[in-house]
Amino acid sequence: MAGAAERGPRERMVFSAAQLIRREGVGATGMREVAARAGAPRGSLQHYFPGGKEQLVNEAVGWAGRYAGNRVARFLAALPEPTPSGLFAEMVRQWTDEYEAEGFDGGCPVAAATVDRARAADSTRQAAEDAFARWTGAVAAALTDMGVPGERARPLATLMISSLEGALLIARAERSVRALTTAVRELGPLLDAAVAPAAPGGTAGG
Amino acid sequence: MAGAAERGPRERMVFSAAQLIRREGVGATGMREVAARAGAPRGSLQHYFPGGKEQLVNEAVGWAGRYAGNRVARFLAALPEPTPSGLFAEMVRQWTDEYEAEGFDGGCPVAAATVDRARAADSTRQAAEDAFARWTGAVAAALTDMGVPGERARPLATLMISSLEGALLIARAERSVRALTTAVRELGPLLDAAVAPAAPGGTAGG
DNA sequence: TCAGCACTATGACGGCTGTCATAGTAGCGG
DNA sequence: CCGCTACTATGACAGCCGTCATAGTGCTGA
Repeated sequence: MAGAAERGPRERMVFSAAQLIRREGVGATGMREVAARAGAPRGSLQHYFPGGKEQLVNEAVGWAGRYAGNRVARFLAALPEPTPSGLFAEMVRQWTDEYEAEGFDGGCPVAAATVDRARAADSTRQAAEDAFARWTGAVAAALTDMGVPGERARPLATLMISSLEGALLIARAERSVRALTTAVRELGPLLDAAVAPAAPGGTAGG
Repeated sequence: MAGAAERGPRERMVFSAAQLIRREGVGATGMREVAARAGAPRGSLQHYFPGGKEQLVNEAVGWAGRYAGNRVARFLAALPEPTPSGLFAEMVRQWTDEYEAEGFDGGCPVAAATVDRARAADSTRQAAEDAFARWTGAVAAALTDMGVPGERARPLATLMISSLEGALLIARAERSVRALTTAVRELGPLLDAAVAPAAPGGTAGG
């Protein structure tokens, strides 16, 4: 997750909150440190986020959801010939690149918020739901553009994101990208098989 | 995750720690509450867990890994005719049953420990790695017993667990079992296709 | 009876948390 | 100069945290 040249201090705080959350979890992320890392004064916290930590966390999660959704479109544009497996490989590669370059410290902030706050703060749970929905929607739209039938697009997008999120957990625990590359390799053919209605042979039913 | 009649107070504390962690996350789980929910005296904490919270969390994660591994064998025995998709469906059903009966408060304690402590406490990260390894090993062994070629068993087991873990996150965020049932439906055929070396036709390339 | 051990009981400590209260500064229109 | 608004700056607060120190209980064995 890049983004060094954020606009105002408010945006920088949301961004640094997301960064901290995905590394340390929500509970271990302190407001004071969020402000410090953003180069923002501590007093601005209560000014920009009168709803307190809950609001800050929710906005960080929303930011992550928007970021993930936007990345999908960019991946699509970068692919020479767009295929579902190619898109998935790009989504995963973003993570393997980070892990190999910077180590396995970071995870997905939406996952962290879900694990830490889904039960305690319903507004945060809702923010996570929205983030997943936006992300899934972007992936499903991309699949549809590639020729995946409309009814299959959303389930497959959900499967892609599920597998990615789970593989991220395992990768962090193992300090290895194995689970991530495994997901790409095993899921790729399944994804591409959903494209063609005019393929030679084709899968029965439907 | 059942287990009401635990033996001693020590085991009860480990169990209640796992329960609390999977609901609230590691950070929001307090030692005092762990003891209280276990019906154990607070003073026993420093007696049984001189390594402090870190040790308690690690043992809770280890317990969860053993539990998940053991469940696999029991699922296998319960299936009339064992198939990979049947095993996966059973693994997922354990969660959908819980969610429909008790709500979406709980997640996987190994996932929670990874998100909250993978960076801060390496011994906990290691415990999570071991838990995933044990779980994956059990699933891979089951797949092998079903006729899945040895080289494919572990990748597929990893994919199953990745998808399950990710779908759990989405399910909690959405308060819906949709992502879980989607994973079963979409992944099932892929898993079963890995069984037969003597299937009619078969997939090319290999 | 006394030691020795496993376990329990309780109070205190320092540290960090999120939040609030209060005051201060900068820029702007008039 | 004023007032007004946006933002900053600190200090204090109560609360919870994990941990430690210390003492107490009850059983075992000699």
